[in-house]
Amino acid sequence: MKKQIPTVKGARDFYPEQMSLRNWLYENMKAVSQKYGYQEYDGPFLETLELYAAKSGEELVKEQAFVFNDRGGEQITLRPELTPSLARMVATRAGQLPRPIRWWSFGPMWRYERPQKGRSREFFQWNIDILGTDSIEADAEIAAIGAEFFRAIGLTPAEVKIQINNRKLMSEQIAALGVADIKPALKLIDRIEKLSAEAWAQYGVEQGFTASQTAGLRTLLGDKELWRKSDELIRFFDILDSMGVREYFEYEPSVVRGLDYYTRTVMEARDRDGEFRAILGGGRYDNLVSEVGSDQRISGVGFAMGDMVIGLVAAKYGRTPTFAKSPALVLVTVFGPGSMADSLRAARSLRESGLRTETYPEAVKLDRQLKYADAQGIRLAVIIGPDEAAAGMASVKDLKNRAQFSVSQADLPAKLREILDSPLPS
RNA sequence: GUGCCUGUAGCUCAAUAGGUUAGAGCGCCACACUGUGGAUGUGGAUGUUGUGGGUUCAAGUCCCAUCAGGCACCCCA
Repeated sequence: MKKQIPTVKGARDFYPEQMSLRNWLYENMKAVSQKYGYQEYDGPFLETLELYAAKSGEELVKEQAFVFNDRGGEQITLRPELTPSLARMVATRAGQLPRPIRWWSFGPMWRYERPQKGRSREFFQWNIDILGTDSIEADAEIAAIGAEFFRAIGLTPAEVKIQINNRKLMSEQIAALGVADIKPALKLIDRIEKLSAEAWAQYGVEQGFTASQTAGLRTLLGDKELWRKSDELIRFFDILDSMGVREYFEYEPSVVRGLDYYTRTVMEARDRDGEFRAILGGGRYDNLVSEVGSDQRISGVGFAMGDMVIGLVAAKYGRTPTFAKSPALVLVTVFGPGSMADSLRAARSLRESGLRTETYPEAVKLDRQLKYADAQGIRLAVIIGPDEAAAGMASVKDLKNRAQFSVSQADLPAKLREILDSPLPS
């Protein structure tokens, strides 16, 4: 084999099998989004660095974005996330969009990270957001859509969960401990499950917290009933109940999320076994739209789900669909060089009747052609040899139940459709 | 960006303590069947052992570098 040029690190080839998985995710995302009335949109893949500068968090921009200079010397960024683009798009038309704005998207994002399981440098991400309303019903609707998606692809509450917290609640609680600056506290919270109790307390002290403050934080983070102190969360869980998805959710005080722009509700979905990293992450952002150029204050809430982790989780539980190799339902075989025209004509009439049809491109031995049909999962094979041609007939073989019969070429499309429409005896 | 682990045919893996032309299963192709698929049988192709150096009489096996993947950190979808 000749020397091969490898793919760019962290970029993936999508062979038909992977492509069908990606499309399956896309179709389910689309279906659930539309079920709730969300409109599809997309932003540019290329953005200015400026868009992300003060909004997404230092790390994401400085360390993890693909940034390069274009020929004019402008700093261009391959989008590492979609929310800032969304915020700009909404800000641009702030005056003319009817509210609430319900939008969703599925497209590629890039982050310059070390690839690991469930994490690559080029990945696809579902984003769904509702903007222009502060109501907690909007937060709950977004969360419910996440749960509905899991349900749609067959993931049960025993397999996945969506953890909820509220940054406003946490800020109040943290302030009550006498902590002035919230940001480092959120960072400390984010780390609690990764460090031992001692290491975590030590880390807290290093970050400038007193021993009693870290102890207070630990108590806070162990309090699964903390949500009862937040009117927003009480209502939030009530609404989920009415929406019929409550069993997917639980309150988790240690979930605070990394992005700087989240202000209140935050959410994060995980598999119950804790085997994979977060399936989705999101929350409410009250100030982002005005920060990217709107005079009006437009708040929003949404989440993002990457294609990799959900793919791994779905595969683990056997919920990914079986891969259909060929979209064709019919293969028209070619008996010999002289019968090519007959086969092409038959295929044409089948296609014109709406049946997805392949032809075999060479007049090779029949068994090879049937073997091909079988390997491709094509159910019906049409054979037009000299005998059939002379009588204006065609032989049809149903590879699924080995049945074979003959039919006039004129009736072929109707007959094949009839077979495909009738239920299979199992 | 840091540390650790791994890297052999398309896939999953073998190859005594470094020792003759690197093997198997699955898959692939051909034939058995000159008008008929999934099974079976027979035969066949495929690897510069990730890449580049080095040590050695001899390297898939040891050393170094590099690339890629995985794990932890970081961060996050």
